[in-house]
Amino acid sequence: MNIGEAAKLSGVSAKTIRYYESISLIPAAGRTASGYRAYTRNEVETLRFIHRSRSLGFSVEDVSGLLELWRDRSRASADVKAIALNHVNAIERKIAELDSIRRTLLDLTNRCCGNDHPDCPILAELAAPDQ
Amino acid sequence: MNIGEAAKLSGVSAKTIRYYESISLIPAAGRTASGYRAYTRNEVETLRFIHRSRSLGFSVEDVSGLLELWRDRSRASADVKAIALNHVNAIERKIAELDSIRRTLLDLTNRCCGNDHPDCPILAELAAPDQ
DNA sequence: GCTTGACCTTCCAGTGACTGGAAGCCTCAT
DNA sequence: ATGAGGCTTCCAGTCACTGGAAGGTCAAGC
Repeated sequence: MNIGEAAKLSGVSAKTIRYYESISLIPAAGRTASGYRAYTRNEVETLRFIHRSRSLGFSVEDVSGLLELWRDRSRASADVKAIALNHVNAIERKIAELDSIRRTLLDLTNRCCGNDHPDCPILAELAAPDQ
Repeated sequence: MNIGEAAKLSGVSAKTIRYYESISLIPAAGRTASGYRAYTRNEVETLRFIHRSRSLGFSVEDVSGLLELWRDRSRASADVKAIALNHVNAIERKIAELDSIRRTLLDLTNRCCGNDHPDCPILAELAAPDQ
């Protein structure tokens, strides 16, 4: 099938499929006589695997590792779990950081009356020298 | 003062200060006879304002707007509050997204025994066609 | 047989917000 | 005078795409 159908079936855009090929995340696809890329159902499955992995926030490098393990029938599930737990860890750190920012901002916005007067604790705090 | 000291006092690296100048987030600094950038305490305060805003996750574009309001003595605090609340909103959406991913991943990792056997529900789920 | 429109190709550039590094000038203390 | 460290500009790289230009291909309809 052509790249457009592979894109539709896998959820990865044609543009992005070509990009994945260019960075060797996937091997170069076969070509028709006229030079169009041709995809098999198998390759579409790989693309879908990539799509799901990316949508769970794995980096392309992580995905590369996951793909390798996926294809390796003699893998140890511990290796997969390690990648996933590492990622969970990074996500939890990110959430904590965002939540801290959120609390700070909510505190500031609550103290700002938000009318047509210029007095604003938000700007005051942003301008404050480190105390 | 030179850019190095301005960097130290503001928390913004010299490299980044030059970058901010190049994108016109800040006006071009004055120069000494030999071509070094020269900063006043006022400019360092602006840099600190920027640094604090960025560390609260505001985009450079947001910061540009905040700087304008900061300098505008006749601003309405409502305008500042709007930018901040918008940002809180974006953060909350991001947190929700990350938390959903986190829950999915934890579910998967809990189901993966993580030993030297190849069976792995994580890979199985990533490979699963949409059900 | 020709046109039209949808598809495909490659290649280059841009995104955001920096960061690294090379090559070369300036300043100051010894 | 020399050496260390700071400053300058400019180019390239990061991450994961995305947009767009210029041109080739394919299938359907007239």
